[in-house]
Amino acid sequence: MANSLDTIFAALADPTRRAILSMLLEDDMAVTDVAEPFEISLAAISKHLMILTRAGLITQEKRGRVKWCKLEPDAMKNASVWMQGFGQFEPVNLDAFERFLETELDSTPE
Amino acid sequence: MANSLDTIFAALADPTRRAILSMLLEDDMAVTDVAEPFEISLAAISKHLMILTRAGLITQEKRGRVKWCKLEPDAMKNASVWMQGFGQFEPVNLDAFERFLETELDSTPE
DNA sequence: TAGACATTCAACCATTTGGTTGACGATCCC
DNA sequence: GGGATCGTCAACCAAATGGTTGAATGTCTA
Repeated sequence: MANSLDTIFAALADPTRRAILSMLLEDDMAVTDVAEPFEISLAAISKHLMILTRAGLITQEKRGRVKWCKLEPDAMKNASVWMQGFGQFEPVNLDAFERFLETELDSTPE
Repeated sequence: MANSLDTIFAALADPTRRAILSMLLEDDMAVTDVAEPFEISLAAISKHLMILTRAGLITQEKRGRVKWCKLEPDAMKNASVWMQGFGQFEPVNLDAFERFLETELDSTPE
């Protein structure tokens, strides 16, 4: 099953894959462009993208010789809801929301 | 680093460990009692508990010969907040965010 | 004090993971 | 057509993961 918590959480456990998701937050990207900022091989990136695809976190569409990667944030919903079941996270937490703001500013530059 | 997204998400990627967390949602438990519903060895459960502990998702306190496991749901906060950065999907935290803004404007630390 | 109980340690094993390299099938464009 | 570009495949490798068993450590209790 594509959206199982197993595959979602496993996909999110790798920092390279999380970085890829953050990049895709800005815009759809070709595989080569996704790979550009990383120091690992294109084949390794291709594998990461396959894992993200199997988890449902992205979709890939081939147009010509270029394969475009598109974020599918709804795939995180199940995992997010599962986690919500544990908190009751203290209603106001400065640390958490500061980090929230940081990542927001990181991922949406003007 | 205890509360890194790496260790949190990796810990959550295993169904046995997620089941353990759900059990601890009800009450603190001894290691033996945690292991009871599973078919794997006690040593395997002990390893899972160590992984959950290193991720900060539980704490363990030894009283006599019994080691009690306690859920620490706040450890999921970082991960939850990170995921919130991708959606739009949970209205819950938006409310919390608004409350956060209110209290922050009220008390203006620094 | 002896035994039972609670838990971890240590060694081991099979499988998965994240990476590499080189070859390959498409596709674009001159 | 032919060369450059895009991306995956296949084979391989080292390290991590999730499990096992048996011995060891600590603690309670009869």
